[in-house]
Amino acid sequence: MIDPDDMSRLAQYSHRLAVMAGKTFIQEGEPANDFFIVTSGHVKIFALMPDGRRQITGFAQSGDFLGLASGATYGFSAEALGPLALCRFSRTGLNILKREFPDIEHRLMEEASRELVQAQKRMLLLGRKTARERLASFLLEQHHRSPTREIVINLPMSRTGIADYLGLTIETVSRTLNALQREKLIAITQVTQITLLNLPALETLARGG
Amino acid sequence: MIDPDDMSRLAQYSHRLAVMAGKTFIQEGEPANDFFIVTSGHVKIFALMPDGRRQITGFAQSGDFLGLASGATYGFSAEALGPLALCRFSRTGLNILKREFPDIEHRLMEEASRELVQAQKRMLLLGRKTARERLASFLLEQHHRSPTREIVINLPMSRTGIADYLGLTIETVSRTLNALQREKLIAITQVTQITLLNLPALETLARGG
DNA sequence: CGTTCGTTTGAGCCCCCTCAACTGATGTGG
DNA sequence: CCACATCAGTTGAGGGGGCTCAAACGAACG
Repeated sequence: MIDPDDMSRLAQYSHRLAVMAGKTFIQEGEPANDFFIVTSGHVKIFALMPDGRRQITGFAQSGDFLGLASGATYGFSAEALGPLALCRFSRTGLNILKREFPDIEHRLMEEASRELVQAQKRMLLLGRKTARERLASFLLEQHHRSPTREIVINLPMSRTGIADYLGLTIETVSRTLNALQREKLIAITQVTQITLLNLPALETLARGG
Repeated sequence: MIDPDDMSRLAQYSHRLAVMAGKTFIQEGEPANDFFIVTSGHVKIFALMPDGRRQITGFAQSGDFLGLASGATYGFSAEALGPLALCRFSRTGLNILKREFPDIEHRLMEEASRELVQAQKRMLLLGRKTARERLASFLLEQHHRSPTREIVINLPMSRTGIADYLGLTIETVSRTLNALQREKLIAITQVTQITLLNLPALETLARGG
């Protein structure tokens, strides 16, 4: 995570880059020559299998780094969720960055740490939780992400997005959400808007008992 | 990853700690006051659900950091797989470490990056792969980890361990391994020793087509 | 009004889980 | 040396949760 103040100073060491909504600007398997810092917009990070199975591994937003965790080739793909602005750095340019921002390594470390904690929680979710538990966890995650802690959630993605994020199919996502509604745990006010009616129940469900 | 040379120098800034095999020395949810560096032995990192469902999220060995990625409380548990030696640091002691090892942040970053790549691959595995694909991926992972690239693999864990690592049950692990043997992709020479008979087929299976 | 695309709903099936019994290796005491 | 207990692994039978395939629905848009 980079301060907004620093972002303008960053510009002189990088190429600024605008990406259209929906464009996949990092392709898994391609040579990882560059890395990026998101300056505005949201990014979907995912992995694909040859037959089209998709797993979303996370999201990135303004201030986040992208592509540093790669080896010789990118280990994931990244797609702009909306209009996107990026700073692109050559891999070797990282040293310049380090000179100019002495604490950059510290910040990188903090971001990586946070992501690693997230990743562990998601491995538990993907490996061991039922569909109901996954959806409950997902809804609470959205809830906690919200600045106002409002119990009305505006889903940031389609059913396909949720399914690929939770390791389910769109049908199961739809059915499970409706089941949770029947049980009065949530109310689906619009397709992309859900009200949490019973937070305690959702929390016990999310943690699995 | 810390150089063996440096490990002795580390000692004066930390408390040395010996842990018995099988002991859980980090408990999820407890206050994360300390962090650790493994100096010898192997560690299993996992998360638990109230009803006992377990997901192993990774392993750590000599030179690896442990517990840095936590917030106020540990987000995971850690168990010694065999006799284990650790250096324990107070959370605040990290600053001393940084002074003494100026490039420690860089090393930490590299380790975190590698783990993050691993984590993404495992999310794809846990979210989208079938049992056959998971086992094939697992066997190839063991194969690549081996220094000699020998096609004979000595499994480093029991069926329970494999199951908790791959998000399956022990029965499915057993059945699937035997199915792979019937199809001549592997040979189960002993319970904990497997020979890879058809690497190309295992690789296409692991990547899912 | 018709098309398109995302979502919902239904029916059926399959993969994996659950529960249970069996096998085999290891160890222990008589 | 053998009877017995224990525990990891295997094998079998059955059930269920989530997937697949298909059709209906509904909102956005020309």
